[in-house]
Amino acid sequence: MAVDRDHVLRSAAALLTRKSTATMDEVAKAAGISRATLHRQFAGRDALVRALEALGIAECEAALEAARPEEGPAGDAVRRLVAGIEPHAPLLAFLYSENQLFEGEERNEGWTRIDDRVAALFRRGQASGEFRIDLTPAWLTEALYGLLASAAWAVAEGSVAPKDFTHMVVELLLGGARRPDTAPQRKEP
Amino acid sequence: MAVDRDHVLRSAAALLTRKSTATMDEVAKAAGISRATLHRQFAGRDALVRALEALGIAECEAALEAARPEEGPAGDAVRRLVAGIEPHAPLLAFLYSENQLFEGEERNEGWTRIDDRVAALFRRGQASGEFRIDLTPAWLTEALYGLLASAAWAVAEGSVAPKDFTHMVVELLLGGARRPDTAPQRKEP
DNA sequence: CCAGCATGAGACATTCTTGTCTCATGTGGA
DNA sequence: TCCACATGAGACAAGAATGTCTCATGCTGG
Repeated sequence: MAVDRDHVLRSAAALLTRKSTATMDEVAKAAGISRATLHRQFAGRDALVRALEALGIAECEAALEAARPEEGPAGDAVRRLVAGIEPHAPLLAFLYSENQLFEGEERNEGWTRIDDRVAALFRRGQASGEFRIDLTPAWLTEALYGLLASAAWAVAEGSVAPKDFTHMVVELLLGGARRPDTAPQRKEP
Repeated sequence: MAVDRDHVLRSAAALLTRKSTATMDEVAKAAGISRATLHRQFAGRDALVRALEALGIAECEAALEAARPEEGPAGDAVRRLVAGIEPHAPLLAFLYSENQLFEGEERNEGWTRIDDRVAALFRRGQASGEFRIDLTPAWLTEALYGLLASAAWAVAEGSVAPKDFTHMVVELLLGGARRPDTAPQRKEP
């Protein structure tokens, strides 16, 4: 009977998100299998991380697909995208920090595809006049990833309630901390 | 002649920011000293990271002090704070990702002090009506760290120009991506 | 000038992780 | 029932990083 590869990947993601230096043995135990079996499935730690990366890319692309980024107001599309990514945010947070280790090596082209589509969404919002143009699409894309990772970590820490995840990320990303349309209450002397 | 401890720390910070898994030998070479001397200064890798953490805390507190967070509009104080932290953002980014390794262990209380002061700044902005109140101070604080780390990484990658660092972080954090389509907001010259 | 001291270089043991192998087991399908 | 195959358990060696030690060297202050 073949090992449930998907279950192994998700266990590994959950563990590595909490402890990025976990041993292959710890990963195996977390998945409820032996180190030997884990090694039969994934040739090594590197292969495991690559598989997790592929999983993260697939989930991001699925969320991107489901969010219909070309449809309706860009702001609404961003909200749909964040809401769709939310369940996978912990894995994304792990991959985001792990990305720094890919310094010299080639970056998986899947990320480039995702980057391009997300940046295109922000660019569309700028073209339609919905988003400001002094923040570059590349930066908005990067900031989205950073906020997703921060929020995932904050939820894991308990400083943000899980149900507030999407609201916190979307509202900060789109609206910012400054109070919007209310009358300016400046108390100038 | 005693080794320039500050120089060693800064070299280590620069290297570890790029390659967080760098060996003690690599750290020593980057600082231009031998592994033996490095080990005489810092009892081990752990001690080195702790020293870097202390350095980051000191720099954050200095920036916090210089930003005068109790003075003037909260938005301006946030801008001063980000501008002051900018030079240390790479080190902060490294410590931010390294923080995840402190899972079980006690967290340096310096971070708590900084968190409290930053959160107090956001809370002050909320109390004065300058900031919206549906985003909690804890989340705004966390998001600030995340954006600083993202921006530092984006600058290192080359996708954001160094001179845009403060503007990108502050404008996204305070104003968000959405275009302020209401009244034209006043900007002091 | 000379003694002391910090440094650089390197050897060494230890520990940890990994990759590989073997073997017993037990379970499902022919 | 019986066989094939996947699994679990564990042994084993290789490699890497670390911590510790020794020794020679070169500089500096007395």
